[in-house]
Amino acid sequence: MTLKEIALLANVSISIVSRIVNDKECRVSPEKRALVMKIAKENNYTPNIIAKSLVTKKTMTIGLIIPDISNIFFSSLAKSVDEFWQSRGYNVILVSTNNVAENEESLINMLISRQIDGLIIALSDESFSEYDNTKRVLENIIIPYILVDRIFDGINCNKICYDNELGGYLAGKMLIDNGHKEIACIASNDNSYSGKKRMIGFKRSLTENNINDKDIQYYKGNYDIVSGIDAYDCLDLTNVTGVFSFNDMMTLGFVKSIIENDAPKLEELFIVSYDNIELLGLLTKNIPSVDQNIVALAEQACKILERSIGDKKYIEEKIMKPVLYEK
Amino acid sequence: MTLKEIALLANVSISIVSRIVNDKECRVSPEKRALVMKIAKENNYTPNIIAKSLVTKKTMTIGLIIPDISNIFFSSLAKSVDEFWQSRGYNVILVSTNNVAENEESLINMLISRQIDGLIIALSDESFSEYDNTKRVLENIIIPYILVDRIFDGINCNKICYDNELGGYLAGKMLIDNGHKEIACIASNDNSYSGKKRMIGFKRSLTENNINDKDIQYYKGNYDIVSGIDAYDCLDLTNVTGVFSFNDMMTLGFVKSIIENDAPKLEELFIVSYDNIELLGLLTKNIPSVDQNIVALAEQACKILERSIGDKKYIEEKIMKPVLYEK
DNA sequence: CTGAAAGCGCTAACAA
DNA sequence: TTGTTAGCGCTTTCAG
Repeated sequence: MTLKEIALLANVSISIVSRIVNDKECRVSPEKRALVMKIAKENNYTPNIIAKSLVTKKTMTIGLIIPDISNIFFSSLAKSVDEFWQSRGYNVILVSTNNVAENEESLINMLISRQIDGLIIALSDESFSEYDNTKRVLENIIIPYILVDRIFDGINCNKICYDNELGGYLAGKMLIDNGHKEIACIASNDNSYSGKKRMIGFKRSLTENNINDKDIQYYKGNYDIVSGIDAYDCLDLTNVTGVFSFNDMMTLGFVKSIIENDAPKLEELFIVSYDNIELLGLLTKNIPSVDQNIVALAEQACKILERSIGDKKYIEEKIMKPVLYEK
Repeated sequence: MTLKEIALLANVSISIVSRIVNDKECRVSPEKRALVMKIAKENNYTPNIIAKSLVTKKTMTIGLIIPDISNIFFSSLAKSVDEFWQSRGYNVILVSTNNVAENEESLINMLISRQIDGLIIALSDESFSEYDNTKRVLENIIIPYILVDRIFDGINCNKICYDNELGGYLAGKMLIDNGHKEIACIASNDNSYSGKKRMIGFKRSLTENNINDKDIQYYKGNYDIVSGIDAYDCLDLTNVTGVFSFNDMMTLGFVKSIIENDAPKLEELFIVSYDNIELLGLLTKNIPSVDQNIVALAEQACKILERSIGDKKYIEEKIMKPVLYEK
């Protein structure tokens, strides 16, 4: 059912029908209004947003690109982003790159082809190792967009993220303040954007307190439970009293291994973790964890984008501060 | 940059340009082809899919409606659905109802307004308590769609789900086959679609084996960790030897409480759970769990929808069998 | 091989 | 208060 068909049935012009169904200015006689509404209702009229967009140049659609939707961090982000825009009459097209940087370009183009009004991008780790290409891709984006969580330097655009360096620093500082010098660090692999930053902050806490980095044991994991289990197998915990784990999933695996292999050791260890996810509550031991409020991140990101959509030349960079929760 | 502008620059007609950029039949001279391609490239031409859709009546877009994107079950489903369609050149618009049945109708209409080619719906629990309204809403859907995971009776449409009744039955049977008669059941609240089915299956296993339902202790939870903890507080485990928990999150909370309050009891308990999520591996104890392969569910759902899109009158109902994994 | 023209469903001046 | 008209960017006959 189209406006044209309704107009035919009601014996009025298309523009009248258009005005009525969009209830524009009341410059329409009540009778016609009633008649047209009745016919529209009866025929279950649904407007064709596609056609409308073609003329209004607004699709009321936002694109969201994330590396992996089954990652709780990104699905939480997606949830908040979705809520924000839904409340404003927009809809969100969510696409995942599955951590393949190559997909980013084609996905961005596809979204732009769909005439989305704005774009939110969480880059994959991989895209940071292809600096020039990523830069080129981002520079070609001709609509308002914002980079979230992973900030790409060398390009002037909207950006928002949590200060991972600060988080790493806070974690290290807490260990040191509690008197720990023999520290094991369950870190990330070298490709991880957030991992690199957390490492920098952590090392800064060491130098500031005259602790020799040589005395620290490092394990490189992949932010998952299995890595935590593996970390236990690889690290020599004999003299270790403090542990900094780069995320909670690895912490969960690590603690599981300790409990199974050397339960008493758990008491002796002071563990600081990152992300502060709800699952951490599963552990009997209380583990402080650096918290990044995802809801707040999403909201701020969306607000910046919203402003950018209204004012195409508006640009903002925002760095948010994580908090180390002790519970 | 539009086809028209390119045509102007290249001094050819719009239709020629259209043919070239879509590389239609090679009935175009190589020189023009090269020229047009060059101009398109230089100006970074991106086709307007919206305009194309308006004439082709195909948007290459699929809608996906789920109750909650931060629920791992649905985000996994979304991931698989997204992958399926992306590989076929489609894109997915994902929207969440946040478990509010009211949102379903407006979201469905909004997606149809956007001329999506097909729709996948996981209904919220709430919509089952508003039978008539939900039925009306579904009957009004004029495009190919499929109901996943939660099946709504009394309407003839594509449907796919796992047999929750069978899952409940398998769990109960395993407990009984292992000699357990004093059973505690950590169930769901009465609104849960899957919970009701699991309960039916579980009770069937009891009657088939002459176990009096009166002897079973029930706790009603909300499928989360907190409910599992609460279950421990509410149930009297003194004589209980077998436990059926309706999902793994509750199991995790339940086991955590046991460990903290009465660790030895854990050894005496035979626990059967549901969902078989990876996190279950965090537990030291081996806990069998009913597994529903979400990837397979998503794939089957998408295939049925794909077929429906090709053949508008095709309708299929599919029930998939869960498997009780013992590890 | 090429182009003119019609039209997808809708909005938005501009007339009447 | 109403209707006419001209497009939005694209595809697709149908003539040349």
